[in-house]
Formats: sequence, structure tokens, C-alpha cells
Amino acid sequence: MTFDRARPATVRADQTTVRRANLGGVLRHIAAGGPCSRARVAAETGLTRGTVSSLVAELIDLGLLRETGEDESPGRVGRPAQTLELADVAVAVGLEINVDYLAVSLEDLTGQIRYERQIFVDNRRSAPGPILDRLVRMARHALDEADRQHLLVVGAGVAVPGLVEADSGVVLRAPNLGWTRLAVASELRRRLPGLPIRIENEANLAALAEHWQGSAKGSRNFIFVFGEIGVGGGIFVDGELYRGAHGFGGEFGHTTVDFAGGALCACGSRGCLETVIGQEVIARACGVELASGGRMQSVTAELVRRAADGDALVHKTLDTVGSVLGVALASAVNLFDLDAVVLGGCFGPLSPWLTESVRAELRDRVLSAEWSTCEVYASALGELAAVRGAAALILRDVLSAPWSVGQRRVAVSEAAS
Amino acid sequence: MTFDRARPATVRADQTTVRRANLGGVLRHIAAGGPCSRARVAAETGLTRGTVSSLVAELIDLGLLRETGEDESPGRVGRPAQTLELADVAVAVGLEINVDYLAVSLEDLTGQIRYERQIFVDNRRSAPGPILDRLVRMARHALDEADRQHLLVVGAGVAVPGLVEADSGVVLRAPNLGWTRLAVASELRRRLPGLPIRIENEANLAALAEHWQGSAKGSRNFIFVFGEIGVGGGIFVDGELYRGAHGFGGEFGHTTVDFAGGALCACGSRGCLETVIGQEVIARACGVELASGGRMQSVTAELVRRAADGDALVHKTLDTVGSVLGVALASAVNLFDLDAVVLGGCFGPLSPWLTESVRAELRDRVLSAEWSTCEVYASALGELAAVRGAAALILRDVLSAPWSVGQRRVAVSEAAS
DNA sequence: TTTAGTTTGCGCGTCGACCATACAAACCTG
DNA sequence: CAGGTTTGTATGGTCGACGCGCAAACTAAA
Repeated sequence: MTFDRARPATVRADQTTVRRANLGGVLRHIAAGGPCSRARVAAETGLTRGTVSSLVAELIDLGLLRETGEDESPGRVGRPAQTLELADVAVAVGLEINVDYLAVSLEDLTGQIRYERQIFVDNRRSAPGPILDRLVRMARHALDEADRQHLLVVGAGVAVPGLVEADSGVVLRAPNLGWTRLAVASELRRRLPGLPIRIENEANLAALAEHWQGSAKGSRNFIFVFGEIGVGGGIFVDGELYRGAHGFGGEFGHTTVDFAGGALCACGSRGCLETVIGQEVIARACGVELASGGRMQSVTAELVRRAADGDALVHKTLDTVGSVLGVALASAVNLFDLDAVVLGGCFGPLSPWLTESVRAELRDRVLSAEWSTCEVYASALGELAAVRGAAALILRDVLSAPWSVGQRRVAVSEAAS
Repeated sequence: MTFDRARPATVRADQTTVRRANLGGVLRHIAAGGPCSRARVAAETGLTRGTVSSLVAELIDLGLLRETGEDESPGRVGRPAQTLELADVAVAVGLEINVDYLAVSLEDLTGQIRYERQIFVDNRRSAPGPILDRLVRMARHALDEADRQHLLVVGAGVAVPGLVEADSGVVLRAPNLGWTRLAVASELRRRLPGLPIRIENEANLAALAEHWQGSAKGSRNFIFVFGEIGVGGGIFVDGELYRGAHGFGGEFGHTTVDFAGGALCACGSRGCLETVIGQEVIARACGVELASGGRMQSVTAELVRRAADGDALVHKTLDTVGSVLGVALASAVNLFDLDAVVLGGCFGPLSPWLTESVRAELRDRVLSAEWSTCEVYASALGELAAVRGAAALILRDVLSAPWSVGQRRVAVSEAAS
């Protein structure tokens, strides 16, 4: 092969590299460990108190930290510590485009939701343009609300149910919306100039949300499984969302589970996991009618009701679903060496009747099960996961690159005008 | 969950961090891009010529770079450039423990093999102690040879066919050797004091070797599939070996391919890929006799011979093997978003009769196939892959942390005495 | 042969960032 | 109220990269 000298192997390191690394380090330390004094940050990071003071001053200046009075613990000797915690001024906009609804949220660095709206529309019947227009109107309302609450908007994340090329922000394929090769990021940037925007797959973002504020808060390596009409997946590796070479990673729903053929999948292939344990398939197997145009949540609710009532057919079906899911998960866990599984989408509410069979398969089939058990949890965020993840995507950017807030601030104040 | 403040979120950055990053950056730039002048390195990395001079001086001092005369290209104006290239002084020891042989090698930073030995022994019949003793004797011979060639040994990597806990250097399970919970790293360190030693799974190391000097040289995201009695896998993500939470990642051979039950696997589960396309299974399906105690390579050779002769049964079997492999690979590619597959072990020589069906399944089943094709290659290193990977593991450490060579040098001169 | 032009590699002063140290402020204890 | 303790800030020192200038070495052309 030929070497491309154009792309340098590593970016050159610099004094500013050091400063940025430590700025981020201190901020993340407080974000992960909770309120904390300068002296304690210094002791725990290995930096000097002086250096920490300087870094903290800059972070306060950026609007990311704030001093919240003195440490009041009784019996403490010495000069009282000034407690530092995350400021709740910086917020990100979360946007979600889904098959039967649009959603927007405003979430601050501490994980508090400051604003939230959801409207139900059948996006299968609309062209992309009007959908994006409607989404932008919702985003503008959120920006106005941020203004009213004197919040500092640092960017917007967008969740899309499809294959997203993360770098370019192009949705390559969203089968349930009927989209192909749609440049969502640039379309939105044109309509919301100055606002940093990132697009991601909804399952990935739901995984991010579960890691940010949900069931996977303590886990650095887990898979989030997202049951809807299709089955999605989002994988965390070493505390970071796994994207892969082009950002297509984590496509768990198209794991082959029927090697002998199987039903035709929306992806064009056969025997995919989602043709066996997709929500519609489960509903049909349980004898639950799918009202045309009816919302899928009501189907899930009906399944939960019957399962709770002890419906034998539902129990049997869910046992099988759990087993198939567990077997497919075991293969993924063997490949990724994960320590948790989070069940989301329709699998969340149904988890009481799924986890046992999932656990059993993981126990039997994961090679390292003897030395590291892989836990199974239900989603803590439910339907909100994807929107929250969309906001969290941007908030995590802030945590990893706090200095960027300087530029973001300028950009957004222009966008609001 | 509770936060553990003990482990700092990020290591603190420092001026030495900068120096080290740039030291590594310059070294890797030359390693990846080939011989190069200081001025060119400066232009391509973004560092100043002065800074590059200083860094290069230190790298030459460490024995990692050398000046090799002037650039002789005719018609060049200006002062002639002094060409820099990797020095061939720093070498790593590669060690391999396998079922029916032990191997050792000495490989320098440029990828040249400076020494190599392989002895055939049936390690299934020996206790771990004598095996390690024998391996250590082979390693000592290699160290002597390094001394004779005036080479600088920077460490040793060890390939083991089993589940390895990378951090601790404990082999948790090596079914074909009958090992459980064996602290290989510390055993070897005791016998070879002062020599930095790292243990890894053989498939992971074979993947590393293919990336270092083999078929996957240009690919940053690929899976290496290793067909032996069992089926192993090694995955590269973003140019780095993927390890996962505990170092157990990449266990591709235990992907479930028979959801209806299937044959019992050595791992205790059923329906694993290796029960369907393991080398013994293939041989049996092709009607090739397995001489008890005979070496597996001869079986592969026989299969290749028959396939080349046009044996219909072999062709049909390999078609099926390729399809099953392809389907399992497609699931892995959907999860990891890879852009290449490398077939190794017995799949390497058999690849002419496998790749087509593997490619077909990937084309049909990989969700992103339309936008990023996943190439299929045969291993370039064959049986040597794992030993070479073991050495490469250490050599990559040197590339990513060149300053550590200072300490390594001292350590090894003691070990040699 | 001389002169101009180009490129390379090195030396020197500057700047930015962290460290070590010292010190004042604030609190507890007796 | 004095002494001890802890916190946060200020000051000089060191380290590493940057920018600039310069000598060296070579080509091209008069």
C-alpha cells in the first residue's frame, strides 16, 4: 500500500494541548465525582493547588463551573473549602426525528431537563423538507426558552432512526422514513446558522443517554438493545460510544439468527435478528392486533398487561424472544467483552419476562462468564432515551473540550438573533 | 452507583506529556511514512524544524533512529537533506506457546526478522512448568544471539492459545493445553528478570502481525479470523488491537451459528461457529483422515491438494464453510463497522475456495455494504503470524512510548548477565 | 569563476504552562 | 487568645515549543 503523508500520524502536541487536557480533566473530575473543593481536585488529580486554581478560574469564566459556598461538614479543622460544582447554565438541544413523532429537549450539564416537547406526526407520509422545517420550528422554540431562562446553548444533537455517516452528518438510509442519502446536518445548519449540530443514530444516542443518566451510568463497556419495529443497538467501549470506521458500528439488529434462510428483512437480507424479535413480530406471535396507524407504545402496553395477567402464550413467546436475544447478545459480548446489557425500547417494559432467559444464555455462552459476569438491566429512560442522548452527545463534547464553549457562545448568540 | 475517586478520570498533563507525545509522533511518522528528512518531518507534522531537530537528536540517542546519508535525488536545489530512518538496533523477542510447537523470534523495529527457531513438541502431554522452562531456554538463546548481533532487546511478547487477562498476564483458560488460571507472565518474569514481558491471545497477536507487516497493513479496522482446531479472532479498531473491558475481546469462534442446538463446543456451549467450521470438522466433512498425533498443517496441505485437484466434495464443503463464515463475519462487521477481513490459520491456504462465498455473504448482509465495501484477504504471514505479532506487540509499545527504551535498556543488560 | 536563489539544520530569545515554595485567610481546639 | 490546620493565591523556576535569523551546502545561470 502507499502511505499518505498528507494526514499526519499524530497531531503535534503543544502547551495549549496540556492546558486543554487539564482543563478537561478537572471539569470531568468534578462531573464524575460530584461537588468538590479545589484542594481536593488537586489531591486527586495530581495537579498542584495553584494549577487547579488557575484552571478552575478559567472554567468558571467559561460558565461551566460555579462556586457554591463553603463546605459545611462539622468538626472540620482548617480554612473551609469552597465547594465547586457543575454550572447549570450550559445547555444542549436534543432533537429527535422518529417514525411517528418529533421531539425536542433542553438539557444542562448537570443532567437536568430544562424544556421538553414532543409532537406526534406520521413522518412516513411527509417529505423530508417539511419534517425538517417542523423540527427547526421546535428547535427555535427551545432556543427562545433557553434565552428566557438565561441559558447558554452550546449545540444541538439530532437522533435519526437510520444509518448515519457521523462525520458528514448524512443519513445514508432510514428505511422507516423512506430516506436515502439525505444531508440532514447541512440542511439543519442552513436553517439554524451558527448552532453546532451533530447527527447520530437513535440507538447509539439512547445508549449514550443510558450511560449519561440512566441504567448504564457506572458501566464503561455495555450494549444497549433497542426494540422497536426494527431492533437497534448502541455499544459503549471504554466509556465512549463505539462508532467504528465510518460511524456505522453497533448495528445489532442485523445479526443473523437464522442460518437456514429465515424471513426477509427490511435490510434486504434474510434471517436477521429483527425479523425474529422485532416488536411487530412479537405482537403477532402473542396474538395482539396491530391497529393500522396505531402507535407502537400502545402495543407494548397491551403486551405488558397480558404478561402481567399471566397470559401463557405471551409468557412462552417472551421466553423464546429472551433466548434468541440472549444468544445473539452472547455472540456480541464474546466479540466486545462487555460487562452489561441494557434492554430498551419495547424490551424495557417487557424486561421482567425477558431478563431471566437472556441471563441464562449469557451465562452459558459467554466465554469469560466465569470471570466477569455480564449484567442485564432495563432501560431507565424509556422513550426519552434518544432525545436525551442527542443532547448528551453535545454535552459530552463540552466535557471533553471545554475550551470550545468560548467559540460556541459567540456562534449561538448570533443564531438566536 | 458510587464514584471511585481513587482512579482519576484523566492523567494530568505536563510538559513531559508534550515532549513524549511529540517524540512518539515523530518516530511514528517516520515508521509509517518511511525514510524522511528533518525538514520534511517538520512540514508534515506541523512542528518547527528546530523542535524536530531536538526530538530527532533524542531519538537517535535512544537508538531508535539513524541518519543514513544525504538525499540523492537529482535536480534538487538547496542544501541536501539528511535522511532519517528507523534504526535496526532495537529488537523485541516474540514467543509462542502452541499445542504442538514452541517458537521464538527476534524482530527489529523495521520489521526484519533477525533470528527464528521453532521446535515441535506435544505440549498437551507436558505440565506447564517444563513447557515454560523450555520456552525460557529458547528465549535465552535468542537473547544471546541479540548480544552477538549487538542488538538492544526491549522486551518480549508471548502468544498463548487461550483466554488471557491482558493486564495481569494470567492465562485464565487454554482448553487445548489444559491450562486454567496460570500466571504465565509472572512465571516468565521470575525466570527472565528485568525483561519486560506481555502475554496475549494468539489470534489477537496474529491480527497484530497482519497489521504490522502482513495483509492488513493499510487497514485500520479489520478482523483477523484464525482457523485451527478452534476458531479464533482478532479485531483491529482505529489502528489499535481491540481488547475490551478485560482483554477478552475478539472471541469470534464462539459466535452462535446454530440456534436450534448444534454440536457441543469445547467452551461448554452449543452451536458455536468453531463446531461447524473448525479444521477437524472441515477435514472430516471432506473425508480426510486425521492421523492421531499428526500435525494439523499436513491436514491443511491435503485439503489444499484435493481442492486444487478439483475434488467436488471438498469444493462443496468449502463453499458451505465460506458461507457460514461469511454470515458470521457479516454480523461482526455490522457490529464493528470494519473494512477488511483477513483469513488466517487453515483458512489462509484454503482462501481461494472460500473468499468468493465469504464476499457474497458480506455483500448481502452487511448493512453498509453499499457505501463501504469490506475487503477479504488471505493471511500473508501464515503460520508465523502469532510469533511475529508477539514481537510486534512490544515493538508497538516502543513506537508509542519511545522514551521507555531508556529504562528498558538498563533492565535488559541486567537480564542478559 | 562568480553571483543569486533555495533549502536545510541549528542557535537564541520569547512565551506559555506547570511546579515548588511561601504566605495570608479562615477555622478549630484548648 | 495563641497554636495548629487547611485552603486558596501569588511568585520565581524550569521545561518545551515557537519564531526568527544565520551559516552551510547545493543548483543555476551569467
